[in-house]
Amino acid sequence: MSKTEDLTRLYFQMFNEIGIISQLSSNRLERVLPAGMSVAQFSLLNHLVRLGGMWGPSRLARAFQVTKGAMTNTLQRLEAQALIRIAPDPDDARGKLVEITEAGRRMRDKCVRATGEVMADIVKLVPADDVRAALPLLERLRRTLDENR
Amino acid sequence: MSKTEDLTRLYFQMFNEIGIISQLSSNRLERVLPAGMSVAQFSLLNHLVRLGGMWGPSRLARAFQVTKGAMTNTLQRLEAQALIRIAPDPDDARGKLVEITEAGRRMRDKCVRATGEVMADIVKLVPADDVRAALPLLERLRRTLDENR
DNA sequence: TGCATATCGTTCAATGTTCAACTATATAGT
DNA sequence: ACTATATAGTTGAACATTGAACGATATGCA
Repeated sequence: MSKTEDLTRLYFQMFNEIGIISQLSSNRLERVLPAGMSVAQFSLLNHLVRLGGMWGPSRLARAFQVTKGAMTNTLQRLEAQALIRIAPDPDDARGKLVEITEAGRRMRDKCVRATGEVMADIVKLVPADDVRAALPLLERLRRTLDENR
Repeated sequence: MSKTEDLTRLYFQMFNEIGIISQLSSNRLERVLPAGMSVAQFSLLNHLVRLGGMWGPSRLARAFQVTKGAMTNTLQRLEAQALIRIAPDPDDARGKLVEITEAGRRMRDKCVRATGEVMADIVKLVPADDVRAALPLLERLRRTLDENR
């Protein structure tokens, strides 16, 4: 067995673990989230609260590394629940601007509390130092994949 | 800001990176795979070649951490392309047994070659030592999530 | 000014996933 | 032997995602 094959297998295994973790974790979180809230929707509300201000759908799509189509979908679901407000961009007739509403803030807080308990469980079982140690690799991997898209 | 909040944020960030990597990587691989082959299908063929023997759909679903419904779907697509053969389990009238075909082996080899090039790119940009270092955490995380499902 | 090209956001078909319901068969306990 | 419960596999609805096509508007350049 060649060295390249070994390496390929190693990376495959990593991607495999990552894929499974991704599914299990969003699944797990989704189950404790208030009805009708997905992880994607929660993340978006969180983003708006933490970074503040108005964001165009395109910019949000880039920030979350999803297609514009996916973002349109998420935004429509959030707007339907009155958790965000979408207004035309006064400086660009093509664009729109997204803003969180008061109800959105309340919903976001509710989600933070709900997921907090799940997270606390995981924190107990997976050492924080390991997470801190692995984060740089993950970021690098994400950036690498993104740049060579 | 409390310590718990910091920790929660740290883990959230990790899950976020993992989610994005998962999407970008399967996306990237899917694009070089032969038409009609998904990463899930390729992984299944790979599994059958590497571990050999006959596997029931249920067992496969558990091995890949996916619901039985998802596995049914994957198997049907592979069988439609004659890459696997599905026979009733002689020892259990409820069960079935899955086996790879010759065409399946050829397709698997083709996929290995196709994805090998993409992998080689990534190997160049992401240090193997980092991957080796992070794997134990990923495995632990996966097991933790799986056990507390 | 006018034209070529890029970007904004939406829509639609295809795919893959979960969950829950369902049928059929196995297994364990009484 | 019966019955209750568990397991195998399929199905269908609901959802999120991609990719491609589209109309509308911006931008850069001759």
